[in-house]
Formats: sequence, C-alpha cells, structure tokens
Amino acid sequence: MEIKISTPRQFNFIRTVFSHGWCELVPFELNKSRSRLVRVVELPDGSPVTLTISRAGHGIKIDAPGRINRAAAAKIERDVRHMLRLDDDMTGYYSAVAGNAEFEWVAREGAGRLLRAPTVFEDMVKMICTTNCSWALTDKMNAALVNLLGKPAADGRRSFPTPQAMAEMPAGFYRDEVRAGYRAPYLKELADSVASGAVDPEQWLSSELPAAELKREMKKIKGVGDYAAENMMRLVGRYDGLALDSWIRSKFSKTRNKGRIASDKKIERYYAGFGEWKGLALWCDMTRDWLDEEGN
DNA sequence: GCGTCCAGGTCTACC
DNA sequence: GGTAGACCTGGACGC
Repeated sequence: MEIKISTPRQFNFIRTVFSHGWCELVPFELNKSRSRLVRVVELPDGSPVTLTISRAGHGIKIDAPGRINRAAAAKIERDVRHMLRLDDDMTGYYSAVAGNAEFEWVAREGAGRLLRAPTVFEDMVKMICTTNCSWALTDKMNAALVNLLGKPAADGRRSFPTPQAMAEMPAGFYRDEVRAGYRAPYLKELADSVASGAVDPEQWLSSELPAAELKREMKKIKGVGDYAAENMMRLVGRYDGLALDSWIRSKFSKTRNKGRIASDKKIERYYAGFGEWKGLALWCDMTRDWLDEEGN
C-alpha cells in the first residue's frame, strides 16, 4: 500500500533525514543513495511494519507491505509526520537567520527539521547511548536493544523495544548483553519509570513549561545531563540549548575559530544573536557540510 | 600483543 | 554552585 503526504513548501527530505545520526541507527535505515528512508513502526495493534519513505513530487510517499486498514494508515501517517517534523513551524527560525550571509542557506535549503523517532522514549534511550562513547559503540548498543527486544516485522527487520519490553529485563541484561556498561542501570531505570507511568516523556512534546524547567525535568532521568537534555530539547522543538559536546567543540574550533580551541562561552557568544533558535543555528552551522546544496 | 587514550558525558562526594 | 575523580566499552594508536 502507498500513502502520499504533501509537505511544507520549504521541506527538504534529505536535509531532514540526514540532519543528524539517527538515520543510521536501527530501526532507521538509509539506503546508499540516501533517497529512501526505511523505518519499522508499530501499528495500533502493536504489530511492526516496515515503511519505505521517499520523495514524490512536492511531497513524500510511504510504501507499506500488504493491505493497511484505516486506523493503521492514520498511525503510519502520524508517525511519519512526527519523525520528519512535517508539522513544525520553521518560519520563526528562518526569520531569525534571514539577513545573515553565513546562514541564509538554511532557509534556501529548507534545513532545520531534525529527524526524530516516533516516540520520545526511543529518542531518550538512544540519547543516553550516545553519551561518553564513540558512535560505533552507540550503534552497537542500539542494535543490541533492537535485535534482542524488538518485535520482528514480516521482512525480519525489528521495531524499537517498548518501555514494557525493556522494563521486563534486569539491569544485568543491559550490562552483559547490550554492553551498555555503567549506563545499564540508567536504561533499566528509564524503562521502569516509563512503563509504570511514573514518567511520561511523550508529554514533553506538548509541555507548556518554560525551557529551563523542562530541561530540569529531563535531567531528573538518570544518565541525562546537559548534553543529553539539550539534544532532547531540540527533538521536542525547543532550540535555545547548545548541547555542546566534544564533537561540536572540535568542529567549531576548526570551522569558526581558525583551528584554535574555543571556550564554551565563545561558542555561546557566536550564536547568541539567534535567541531561542541558537541551538538549531549552531547545529545547522556545524553540519552544513554533511551535504552539498544538491543534497549529495 | 599490550598499554594508553579518549570518544557526540554524567554522577557523586566534597568543598 | 563549582569541581575532581570514577565510570563501561571498544577502536585507534604507539611501542
């Protein structure tokens, strides 16, 4: 079955899909030409289905195997709209960068929509797995979670595990099987608290808390510090945190500071003029060269 | 082969 | 509130 969705005028499929590393982490997959994003999502009855998402005219199309009923189609469209940020209003951001010669490319290329998982829970688990380790280890931990706890779709690909599935496993599983090391109790505690209803990360999407308070809420999760919380803030649509990490500091030094180490305060000053959008301006600035203007 | 460093940080104890 | 030290893993690097 094929589902077509129209997209906002300045939506850029490849800039969104390749906006950060999530497209490389299962159950996301990006094909070599970067023209198709594959993703396993769960239907309303909990069964996994593999979607193939690609550009089609002025919108996108979603290919799903077999027949899909109306409720399933609605869930698929909701998940895809959520993942690709199709309902995010970027006009404020594009206004903030307008007139700045170094950033005018952002609106021209439709950059700034950051790919996210269908659930905040999945984003949070993955974010914890990015802390204090190489990307290769993040990939390995995430793949173990999906392969060991995800449910198989018809083609053998697996969904991301639910909070309940993760909560059923002991902390030792995350240490010994997922190889999460000291993050193991953090993953267990997060899964337990979400599965029990004590914490509801999905509510952060519509939270009316001021950014600073929402960030404090996120940091109550063990294993979530400034870097992880500020990255999570971006994924729920708040962009005033810079989420500085070793990669950003290194990249800024190379591209904006003549190769010299820059202090965090200097990085903050550089993007301060973008106000509530400074975290997104920084991210776009640091990742502009991931793609050329033709999307290659 | 072995030791060291460190990567898309965070927590805790201590001051 | 600020900071030093500990913390898992695994790839890269030097020897």
